[in-house]
Amino acid sequence: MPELPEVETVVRGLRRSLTGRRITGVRVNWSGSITRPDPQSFVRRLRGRRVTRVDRRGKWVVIELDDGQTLLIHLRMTGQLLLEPAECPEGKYTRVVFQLNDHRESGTDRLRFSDMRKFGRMVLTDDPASVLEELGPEPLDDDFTVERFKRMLAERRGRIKSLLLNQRFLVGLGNIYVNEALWLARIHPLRSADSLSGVEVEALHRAIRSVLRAAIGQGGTTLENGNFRQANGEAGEFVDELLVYGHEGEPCGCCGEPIERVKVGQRSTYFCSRCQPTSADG
DNA sequence: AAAGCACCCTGTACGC
DNA sequence: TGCGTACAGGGTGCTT
Repeated sequence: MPELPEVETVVRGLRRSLTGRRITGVRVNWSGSITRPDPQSFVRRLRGRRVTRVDRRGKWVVIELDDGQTLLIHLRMTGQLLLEPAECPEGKYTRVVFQLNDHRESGTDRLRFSDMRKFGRMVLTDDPASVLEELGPEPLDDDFTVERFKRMLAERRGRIKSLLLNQRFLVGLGNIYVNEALWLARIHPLRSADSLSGVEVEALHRAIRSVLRAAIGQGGTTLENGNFRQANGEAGEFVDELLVYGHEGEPCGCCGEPIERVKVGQRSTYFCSRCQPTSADG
């Protein structure tokens, strides 16, 4: 469930506590978490390195190191990056542990990668572009303008919801925020991308950016299952502000009709058939 | 280009 | 109680 707001929240926490610190050791509990290089090389190449920068690209956590290497981490479904003191007992789903040098303010001397479902992945590379260059634009960047969004959508005929989940098209949205954004923009999830009117594209552009910004402001969304955690272990509060995701059968906050739930591309899709008509003039 | 499906995983919910 | 199954959704990769 980590989508852009959750990854951004984690990155902000790590940036504050990790930048400038040295990785004194690495332990890999489950080698499947490491895409490349092999786990032995991964440990050897990270030991002794200092973190120079922590950033985000799409749903990737980007950790730059003092020797030009970059550690890329994707949390996928259940990945968590937790800054904890060594005394804090290690959770049963801890897959990779980074031991950090002493730090003046906090006792957090471990960065633990917990990942119940083992979907998360790490890549240590000299060439992060090889992984990141496939990604679409950042929805919160200044260069993601309405005009650009219009051009992007005009040449696509797929379902708008599936397209917005495609990270090569646009990064950051996952199944939670895509449902929210489409409801806010009053656009049916099955609409063909190139069928959106200028006014609708403007509304969608605004909805995507506002829902992502609002969720970042609340530290992301932690669902009932508690899968997402900030780097300090706290939950995100945006779950209280979700308007359609997970609200099947409940009255639409706009018109009162029950929120419907259907499958689109194997994913649960929540929408209001009255507020989100299948055609622009519906 | 787009859609569908299997797969990667594990915990939870549910029907019988 | 317990077993089998569906479901959750971040992706990739293959086929149609």
